Amino acid sequence: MNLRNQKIAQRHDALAGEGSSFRAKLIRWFEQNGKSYPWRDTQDPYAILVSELMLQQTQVATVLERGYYQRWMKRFPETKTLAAADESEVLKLWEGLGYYSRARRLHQCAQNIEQQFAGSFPADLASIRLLPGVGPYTAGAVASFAFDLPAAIVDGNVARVLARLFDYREAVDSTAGGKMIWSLAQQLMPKRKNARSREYNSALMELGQTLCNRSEPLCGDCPVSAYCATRDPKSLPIKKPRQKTVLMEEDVLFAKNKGRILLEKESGSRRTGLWKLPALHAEESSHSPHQKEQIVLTMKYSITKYRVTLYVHQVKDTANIKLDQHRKWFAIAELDQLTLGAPYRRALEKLL
DNA sequence: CAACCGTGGCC
DNA sequence: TGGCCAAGGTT
Repeated sequence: MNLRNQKIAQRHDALAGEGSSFRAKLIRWFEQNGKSYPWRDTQDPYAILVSELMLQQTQVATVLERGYYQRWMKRFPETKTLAAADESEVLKLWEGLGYYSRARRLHQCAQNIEQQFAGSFPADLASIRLLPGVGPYTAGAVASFAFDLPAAIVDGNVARVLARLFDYREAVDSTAGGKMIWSLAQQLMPKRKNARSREYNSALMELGQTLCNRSEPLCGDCPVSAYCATRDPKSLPIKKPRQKTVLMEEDVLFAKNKGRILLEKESGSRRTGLWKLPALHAEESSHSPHQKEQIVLTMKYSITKYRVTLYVHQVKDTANIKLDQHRKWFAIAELDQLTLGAPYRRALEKLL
């Protein structure tokens, strides 16, 4: 163990040792300052699972203020109703949230629970972890929030808090760094009974979300600042450099005929199962070469590492359009029922 | 294991 | 404006 890790081990002992008031102070602060969320006011493991899947790489405000969680729980209040639903309806309720595989995996979770677990939600960490779309973080979150099991969790917030607390100055998102942070989280997690892991984990995340935030840490108000090793919180956590953005162009069709619109079903790895404006194929563009007046809409959007300029081409002669398995005409009134990727939904709203 | 998967908000 | 990133997981 090198010198830096020795320091971390010593600090860990101070925080995790018997009689340490670190956890007690954190929990007390949370009791007085923790926010109330629908998924915090319940111990229903399904309700908590739904929130965790929705919140993966997605901000609380998006899930809550735009009504995704409320609509979902109203339509699918339990695993049984979700398991029985059509995927089209599942995707529709997810429309606009992004990372659509989450919705399909949540759907599979419900089906697995109904079938393999005979309708009763798995109640131990290893079984929860078997569910599709449930990784180390989500499994720990469900285990501790729903079942009050002493399972550690590390999300972006916790990683930031722990990196600062231990002044951990290596990338937290590398393999080695992740192991280190998870190890710290697990050692800090009290294992005894009545350890209040539910409140403890909530408190750790809440701290990272509020006082120990990324841009403007409020150390003066922090309940555990006395335990914190770093003198430069803004510089932590260290992360690997991001992939740089790639510019690209996308050409799609706006074909409107007799009050109907042509759409195409996504079949690649991206937005699978959702509808989009049909891609302009090379052979179609050779028949009708790019002309400025054909482009009726230009807009930009970002997806993963790409910054896309979307050109929407008006189709003047819809008779020349090639139809295949993935393309289909829809009445304009039907469009609301379909699930479209956000940029195409936006484009259609501008064009119709 | 590095790359991939969406979207909207913020500065 | 554009880069950064948020309650990660899968391949």
